[in-house]
Amino acid sequence: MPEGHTLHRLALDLTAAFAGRRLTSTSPQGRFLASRLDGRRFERAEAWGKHLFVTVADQPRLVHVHLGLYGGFRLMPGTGHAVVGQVRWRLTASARSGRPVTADLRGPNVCELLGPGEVDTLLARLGPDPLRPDADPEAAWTRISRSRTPIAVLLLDQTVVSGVGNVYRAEVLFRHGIDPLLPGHELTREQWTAIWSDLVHLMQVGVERNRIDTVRPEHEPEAMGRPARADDHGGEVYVYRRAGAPCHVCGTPVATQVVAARNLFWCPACQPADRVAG
DNA sequence: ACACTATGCTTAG
DNA sequence: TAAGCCTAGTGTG
Repeated sequence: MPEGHTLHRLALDLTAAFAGRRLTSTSPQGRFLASRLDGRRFERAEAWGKHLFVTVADQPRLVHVHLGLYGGFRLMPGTGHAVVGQVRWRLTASARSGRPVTADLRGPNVCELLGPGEVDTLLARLGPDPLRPDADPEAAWTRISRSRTPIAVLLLDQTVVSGVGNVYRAEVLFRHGIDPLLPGHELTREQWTAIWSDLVHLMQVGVERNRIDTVRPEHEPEAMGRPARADDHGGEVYVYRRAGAPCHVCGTPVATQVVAARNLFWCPACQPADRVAG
């Protein structure tokens, strides 16, 4: 599940559930030094791209979480739940401070304590995040406009843009009719501006709904005479993981190709490779 | 039961 | 370019 919208939503949910409350912090699996946070007060959770940071009172270091490909946080009402599977970090707040709640972290790529300086170093490497109001898309344009790398690859490079994953990149390129293999420097500034503002919009919708929905109203199943059923990614998309299936707009089979070790999906008719640049 | 896949990223070679 | 991380869901037998 984890593209940037997942982490921002998680930051909101964790903050809503735990802010200001005294924690119990454990690592049932034993691979995180959770005891350093035990008994302290949760301050807030914040997301930058696909990274999540948790700050705790009287602990100058921050918890840095990266979910990787299959990590996930699960929030559950109540405490004292049986531990199921490998729980890296379990956070609870008791009825003494509000609703009893438990958060279990499983399968993360990273769950570690970082000093503020280390956090700054990490953040300095991230490109602008469409979900952060202070993000500067111009920084990304500087990189893109000078690069011969395909735009589809640049969109997944977290030092160019942060928070975009395989679903959003496929979907945003479809929505703008852009060939995913187009070299960055052949993209026009207008195209980049449109992509950026659409990412801001799509990812905000993603945070609100906690899933990825990218299909415009006029292409929704009701409008197109096809079954109204969300796919197994939770939302409704144009091309992601729809290889061979008919394009929702023109009916052409969706194409797929492994590019830079990631599956890429696009509609060869709606996103033609023979477009004249500029 | 086992095999395979995945919305990510790092490190080694 | 490939392996590793090591969860969870799906498909196959």
